[in-house]
Amino acid sequence: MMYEARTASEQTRARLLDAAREAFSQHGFQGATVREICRRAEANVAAVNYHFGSKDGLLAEALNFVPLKAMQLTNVKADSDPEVRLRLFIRDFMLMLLDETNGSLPCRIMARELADPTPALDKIVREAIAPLHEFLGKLLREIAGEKTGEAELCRCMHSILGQCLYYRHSHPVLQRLHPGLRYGRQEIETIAGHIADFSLAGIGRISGKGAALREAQHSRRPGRPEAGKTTERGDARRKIL
Amino acid sequence: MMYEARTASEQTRARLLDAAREAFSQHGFQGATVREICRRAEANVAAVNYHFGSKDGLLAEALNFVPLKAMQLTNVKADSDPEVRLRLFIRDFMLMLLDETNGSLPCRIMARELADPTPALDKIVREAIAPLHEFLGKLLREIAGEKTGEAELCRCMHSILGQCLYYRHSHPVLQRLHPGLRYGRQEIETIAGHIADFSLAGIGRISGKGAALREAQHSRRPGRPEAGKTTERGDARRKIL
DNA sequence: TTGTATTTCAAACAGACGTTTGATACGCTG
DNA sequence: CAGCGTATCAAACGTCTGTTTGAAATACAA
Repeated sequence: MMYEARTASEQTRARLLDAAREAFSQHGFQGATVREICRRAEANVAAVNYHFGSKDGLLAEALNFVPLKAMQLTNVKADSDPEVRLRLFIRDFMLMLLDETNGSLPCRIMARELADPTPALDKIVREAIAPLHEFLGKLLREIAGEKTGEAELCRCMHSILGQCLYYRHSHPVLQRLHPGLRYGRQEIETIAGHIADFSLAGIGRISGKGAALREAQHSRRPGRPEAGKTTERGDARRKIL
Repeated sequence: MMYEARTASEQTRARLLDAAREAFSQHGFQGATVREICRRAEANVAAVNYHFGSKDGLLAEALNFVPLKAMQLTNVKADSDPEVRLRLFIRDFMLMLLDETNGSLPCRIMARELADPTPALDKIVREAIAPLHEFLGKLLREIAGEKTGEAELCRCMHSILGQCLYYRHSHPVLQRLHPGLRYGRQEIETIAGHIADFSLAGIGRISGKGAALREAQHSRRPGRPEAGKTTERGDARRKIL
């Protein structure tokens, strides 16, 4: 895949890794069986344990986040306008998650394994998610400005990642609700554009008039004695009850 | 749970259902074992098959979306302002997904099973997700107005649901990134408030100047011959390359 | 070619899984 | 109390899982 495997052993390794990425991204770590992976790789059942020690070891080696990091590097150098770079990031990330032709299987495995911990989750967090959060955090800081609180910025990050991951995560359900749904290049770009528009508006409100708005809301009920430590908001219901 | 079980058999059934909801929401359908459920319910291993026919049957009966529907009903009657009702919806939905004290286990099971199809996914889609989409669709239509396209409105819905589900879905990862994270009542209300603010701003941009903005952008490159059928946007990169 | 190390293979292993069985204990009606 | 249907139980069933084994095949150096 990445380079020509010269010896027969290296070819077997490569075939196993490809088959494993395919199977893990489709059925999850638990759902994918060693036997099916070996069948797809045209290798013996014992091959996984011979080459990778165990199923866990196979997963660990199948995870390759180089494309994800490369995407972040090219993004930094792409444009000086942080809003444009956010649009690019969302677009590239969605292509990795959804595009059938050049989708990054490790990213899909990552998306699958977010929910239920796998022996490899620590590696995923360390090598993929933590750097991704750092990258996206800096980018959002440029857009939102220095006055926005760290917690609010973090929640904006979650809003963006949540929107992106939703389309991969809920794909089986969306397919049942809208039969005939398929993610072509065109649809993915449309979705990415929507998420970017939606999120830039959201960041604008949170970073712009956010603090002022909240202040005004609080002062409408001036007798409030600062109940919790981190009140911030969350009193939408009380306002109308 | 819902009413006092009178006979011993009904008590066993109720204990099995409670234990199943707990186990399924924690480990997923595949991950939860019949043996562990029966151990938690202090029942024999054969009890599941005696009372529910199979593990699948147990899942089907464990799913109970009455609280979810009740939430939608009370929401409709709560206020006339659709923006306030969206705030309430997000708040109540997040409490169902995250609050330890009165969280709705069936909703968490639903969130878990979105990704990989289960024998019960059809029931989940029919009884929970489809009605939820219909409810939220109508609510967003009130907010966005009649001029917003159906596809754009649908994407707004996905943006909101994606943000909400992210916190449940990615909880294991977020916990590793931010040790000591816990979702108390206060934090959940803060998060729900953020998602509401963020989303209302997003809807405002999409429904308001969305069409006009897009029109202006297209007319900047007037020689474009309407390439695809549903172009809409997705040309963020081409703009700068 | 011979010898040695590496790689593949069919077969079997031990354990966990959902499910079934037949006997036993229980609760109720007559 | 006797009788009967229901509910529970320990034990086993068959299947699937990841993994191990020892022999066979292959590749490569002397």
